[in-house]
Amino acid sequence: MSSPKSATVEPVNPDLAPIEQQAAGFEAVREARRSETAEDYVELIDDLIKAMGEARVVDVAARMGVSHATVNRILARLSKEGLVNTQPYRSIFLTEAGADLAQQSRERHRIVVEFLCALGIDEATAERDAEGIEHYVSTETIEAFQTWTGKLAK
Amino acid sequence: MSSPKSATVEPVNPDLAPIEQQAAGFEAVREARRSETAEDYVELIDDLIKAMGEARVVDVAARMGVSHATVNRILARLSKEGLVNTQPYRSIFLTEAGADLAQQSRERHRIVVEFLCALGIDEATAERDAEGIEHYVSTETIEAFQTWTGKLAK
DNA sequence: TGTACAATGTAGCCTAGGCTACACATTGTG
DNA sequence: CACAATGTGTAGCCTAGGCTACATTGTACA
Ligand SMILES: [Mn+2]
Ligand SMILES: [Mn+2]
Ligand SMILES: [Mn+2]
Ligand SMILES: [Mn+2]
Repeated sequence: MSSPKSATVEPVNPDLAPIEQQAAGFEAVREARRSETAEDYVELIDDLIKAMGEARVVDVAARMGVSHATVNRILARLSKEGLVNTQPYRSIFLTEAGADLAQQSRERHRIVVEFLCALGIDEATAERDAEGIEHYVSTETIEAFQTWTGKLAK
Repeated sequence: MSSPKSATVEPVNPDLAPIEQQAAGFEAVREARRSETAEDYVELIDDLIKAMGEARVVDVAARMGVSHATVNRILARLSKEGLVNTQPYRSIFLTEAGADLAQQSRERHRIVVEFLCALGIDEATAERDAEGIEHYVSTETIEAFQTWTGKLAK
């Protein structure tokens, strides 16, 4: 702005994280965001199959709160990625990889919800927050959540 | 799939959340995702101004781990939304709204990091996880985090 | 058995946020 | 003062994930 611009090299400053470390952090978040949709879809599809015997586009759309056109588009991607199998006008199936991902996702989801509840959050709020948080917790943090859920319950 | 498709009406099933509630939950997550970029950018811009006297496109790009073209594109949006002021070839300024959002974001970020650390997570991991989690915690949960950080410290 | 209606598929549009390549401005230095 | 290096702007491309509108298929029931 006003004063002459300093060389690019490095801060003259205090208290900022190392550049590469901060960039890696944001990159990790973007990476997690990339898997978010896939995780939520396979988890929901698995839930529907378990509860209703089959997963239909129209039900996935209603529960995700999006149009069926959006669901179709996302299913095409998941299919390309080997997570679901679809045939025209048939209901949706999970591949083995898809079923595995669904199980892991459900497990992580459960751990986050139970932890938040153990903290005293009401269940509806815990459920809502978990739906976002679940995709951004590292393995270490998930394990800490599990541990603390036990301790806090006492 | 195999058996005749049942009427749309409603499950014949157990243990699934109410449709509208689940859809509202996913919608809330999508809503949070919309503000994520804005929050991270104004927070970073504010940090840079505080630490280095000014926020330059090239430094934002390096710390976000993206190209400067991406930063310019996002700044155009933030400007349209009244969070930043930019003039060609000048460094970036926050509007009052932008500065307010930055402060709130930094505060939430701090609370999440401190909570995770109190749980025993190492600081680098806490910092990484917080960068994602911070955008998906409700007010209730943030307050619970604050409360528990005190208690766990003891 | 026809046919209306529900479900599915698809085309075309939009925004956000990535990228590279290239053009232009600013600035520090020889 | 010129000019190379650095920083900034922008065009054009891409993918993801939203939408509506319309076409097609499958199913239920009159
Ligand atoms: Mn989720
Ligand atoms: Mn989930
Ligand atoms: Mn963040
Ligand atoms: Mn942050």
